[in-house]
Amino acid sequence: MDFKEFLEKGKDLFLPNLSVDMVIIGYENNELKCLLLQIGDKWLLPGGFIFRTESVEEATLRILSERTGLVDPHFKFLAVFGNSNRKFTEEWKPFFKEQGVSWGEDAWFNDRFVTLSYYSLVDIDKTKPVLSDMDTGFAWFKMDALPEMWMDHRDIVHAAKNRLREDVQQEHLTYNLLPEEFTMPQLHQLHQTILGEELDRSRFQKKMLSLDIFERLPKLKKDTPGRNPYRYRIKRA
Amino acid sequence: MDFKEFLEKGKDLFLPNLSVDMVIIGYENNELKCLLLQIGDKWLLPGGFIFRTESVEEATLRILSERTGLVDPHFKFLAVFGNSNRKFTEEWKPFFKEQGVSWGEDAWFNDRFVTLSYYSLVDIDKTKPVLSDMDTGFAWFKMDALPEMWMDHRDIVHAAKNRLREDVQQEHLTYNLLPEEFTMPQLHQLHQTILGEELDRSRFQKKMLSLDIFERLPKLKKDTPGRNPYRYRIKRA
DNA sequence: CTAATTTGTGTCATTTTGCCACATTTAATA
DNA sequence: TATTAAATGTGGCAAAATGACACAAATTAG
Repeated sequence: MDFKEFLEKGKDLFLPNLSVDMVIIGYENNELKCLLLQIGDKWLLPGGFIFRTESVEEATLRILSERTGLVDPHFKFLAVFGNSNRKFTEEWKPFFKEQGVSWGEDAWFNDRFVTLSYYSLVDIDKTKPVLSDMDTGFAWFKMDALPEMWMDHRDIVHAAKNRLREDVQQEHLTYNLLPEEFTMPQLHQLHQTILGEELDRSRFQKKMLSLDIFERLPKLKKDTPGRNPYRYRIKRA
Repeated sequence: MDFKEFLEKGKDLFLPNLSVDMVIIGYENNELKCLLLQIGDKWLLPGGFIFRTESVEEATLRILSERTGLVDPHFKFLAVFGNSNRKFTEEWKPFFKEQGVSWGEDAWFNDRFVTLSYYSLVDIDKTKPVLSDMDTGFAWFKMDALPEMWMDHRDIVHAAKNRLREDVQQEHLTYNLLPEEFTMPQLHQLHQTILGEELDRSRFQKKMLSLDIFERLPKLKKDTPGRNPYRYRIKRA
């Protein structure tokens, strides 16, 4: 579906005034990053709309899969962003006019939008971002160093960052950010990055292993000094 | 706004395909109860729609206040319910036809609705439920003994019950269910009811008091045997 | 072969938790 | 009025979890 078709048929195909935005989070070089798309000189979250024929959850999974190429990605509801003046296109009009695309005041997506935001933890190396023909580029940005973003998308990313910090203490979901096989020092460093504080290595390791959700594999062969760590992966059922 | 006006003007006033449903929870006779409204022979959650001019949060607060008469009620986001076949009115048509009200296939609220659910903890004694002219009655139902409910509203109540059980361990919000002044034994019993398990009285009391969020008031005069408990209330800032 | 580095695991003091005891206060009862 | 039963506040202690650190093992660099 190209942009023209999108403009014309969207009104009938999608639920109006409702969007889905994804904070797709990855981990690289000891830093949390999120996937952003470029439109004009600003960036925005990957997102989309809900077909009238699909559930919100199906839409979320579809949007996420379309954008990342992942088959069964992790995702979790984040929050509703529903300010009364929440509209994209006022801000976008100048940019699209340059591209020769325009639409009327009464276009379906020229209206206010309530967005349902989700966050998703992914393995960056397994993620192959796909551009739509609206965006001119994508990039993984450090979540601590975000570019100029459209609308309230920066707030959404911050909400995701804070939420991840809370969730990581309750749920075991951080392995989604790592390759299938990983080491305890890696997991340790990841948790420290998320929480922004030092965690005692010894106790972290004991606690993780006591959860009994990881299975130990043969040691990893490293080429740096120091003892080789065991590899682990999530136990299969 | 009566029902006829609601049918006619709703399309222009409200965001389409989007509703808000409230699980309003109270505590009475050592049991959790929630406020339900009656339409026909089934019950449903108090809810409403979002004016195009107001934020989602404003709508939630408005709907909650309108229905309960409370000025600054507690509320917290629960979940999105967004099944693709989520429509009320197919089920309601037979009932409203009896009442002499009818509407066309293309009426704005004959469509699919995504609902944003919230839960709210209230003091039943301070709550004065207000009926709209759609519902024929209201009642507080034990959350463990719900009546037949419209659509997926029973699922929403169950989600709220489960969520409250999680939240109570993290946040301090249960005082919203009690009068302004309460005793530790009352709070203790409330937590046991929410969690569905026994909590050691001694440790519960120590833990609560160590939070340093309650201030102790003179003892309560009881007319039952046993020592009189101290009264407490939330410390003011 | 030695030094430096990384990882796995052990130890132990401190804190938190779970469980029970006991003293105090109050209405009911004899 | 004295006794009993019940409810409440608080203390104590063993067990478990936590935090901080120590040390041995494994590995590369020199």
